[in-house]
Amino acid sequence: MTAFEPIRFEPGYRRVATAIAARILDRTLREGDSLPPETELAEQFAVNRSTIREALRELESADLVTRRRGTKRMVVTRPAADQIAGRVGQSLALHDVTVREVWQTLELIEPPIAAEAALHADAAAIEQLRAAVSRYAADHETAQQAVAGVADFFRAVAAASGNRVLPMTQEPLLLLLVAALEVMIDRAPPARGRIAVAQQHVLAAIEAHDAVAARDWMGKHVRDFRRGFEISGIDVDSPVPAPRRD
Amino acid sequence: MTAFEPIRFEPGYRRVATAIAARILDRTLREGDSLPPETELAEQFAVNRSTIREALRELESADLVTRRRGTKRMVVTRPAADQIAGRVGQSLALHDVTVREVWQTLELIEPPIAAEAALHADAAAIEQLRAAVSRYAADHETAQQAVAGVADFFRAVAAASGNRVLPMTQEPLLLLLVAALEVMIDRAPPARGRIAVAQQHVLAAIEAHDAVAARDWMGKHVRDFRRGFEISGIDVDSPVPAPRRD
DNA sequence: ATAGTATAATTGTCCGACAAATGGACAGGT
DNA sequence: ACCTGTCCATTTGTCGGACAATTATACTAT
Repeated sequence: MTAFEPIRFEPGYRRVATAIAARILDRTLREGDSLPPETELAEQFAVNRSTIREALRELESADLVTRRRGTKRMVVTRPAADQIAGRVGQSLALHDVTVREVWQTLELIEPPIAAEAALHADAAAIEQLRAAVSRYAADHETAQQAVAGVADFFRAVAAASGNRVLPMTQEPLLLLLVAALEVMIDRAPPARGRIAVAQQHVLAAIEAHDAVAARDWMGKHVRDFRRGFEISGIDVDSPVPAPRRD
Repeated sequence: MTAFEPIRFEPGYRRVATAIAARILDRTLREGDSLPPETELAEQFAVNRSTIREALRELESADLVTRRRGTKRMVVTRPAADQIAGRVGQSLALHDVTVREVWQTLELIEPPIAAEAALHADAAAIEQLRAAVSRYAADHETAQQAVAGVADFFRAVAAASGNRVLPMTQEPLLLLLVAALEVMIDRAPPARGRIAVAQQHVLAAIEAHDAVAARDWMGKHVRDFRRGFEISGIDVDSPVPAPRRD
């Protein structure tokens, strides 16, 4: 005989939250629309304002609604890449993902991304990329600056591919890379220079729309990180640090 | 002169939430630990229980705490891949990412993942993979079954790589692929058969630890999806449907 | 020990209340 | 016209208390 399904009781705040979320996902509520005041929502759903507020906290945490800086009304938003990426990074870190797993993944996905960027980069994207490269070249004194520059370079490359899924896919990895690099970069002195060189080669390849060269140089670039970790004496099988909280 | 930073007022419920989240992220609170009752938390933080509850809703929505089925206490959890992937998929869909962007991304990352799997798959992983392949071969009558089988195959391949970052990276893509495939698969009759064949070739390559063949066949496999979309007459530049809500 | 029962603890939800901040209307000064 | 200051109705953030329903726990009888 078939066992019975456990009957599940959904608390009110959750049902309210999913009801509102559904309206956002099916575009009945569109980005920028502001939600009705809490008292009004409470009337419409026929629940207490406290219940509405708990539901709103859920939606807020999912970045489906946001309170604009110092304003009162809740506004419908589309969760941005970086918001969500933080969650993914958190999750990976809590699962004790290792440094090795992070750079292995980068070794796998970054070269094809660079190749794609070489094929599809338009003038504006190349301009952005150039800016990122020269920003790194100019400012990489502190570990934080250097690491942020590295991440921004990867972001610019992915953006140059013209495919909006790629930046979002790689973003969690970048957060973890940043967390790991901040520990490593000061212990591997030659790293900063090698990074600048590799960035310039990748940039040149993309400017020339040379997919093969872009893939190759990006490959070298990410393999350099592996080397950096090895040189710096960090145990690559230790878990990555959790990305800084927002 | 430098403009002033907007002074930001963090409401109490948010500060409580981040305080608890910090304890989870730094492992002071570990997975499986149960949180103190709400009244006790209210005392400790010296705020009202309502405030605590709003904070808990935030954490619950971030999957950092969960209340187990039919139980009362809140338990600390590590957010699982699939929970978070739903968010990422949601976000991408809300940003009107197109079908084309999804399969382009799959074309980029799946072949290297397959190659990696061929290099690192152990016996257990191969067994899982075999099971996934034969499950698809046995059950692909309804569109839902077929599509679920496709996604599970990709999951098994990524799992076989032994790198826990890869499954999580591809999961959001799979959710979107599933949402898009459910529309397409019934309009492209030969698709189901071609999928089975490609799966078997990828499986064979991984069993033989032949990275090159694995990459090649996985490449063919994902390019088949592109063809399927083109044949089915779906506009590949139309936005992907939002993944089904949980 | 097992099953059954009484009791305490805890959650989900409601009600009512109030200070503080915001948005908007309106008036006054330049 | 533009900037400033003032007043007022809204709305949020937070509090306190309350209660039914459910779960955990101690206790009892078999």
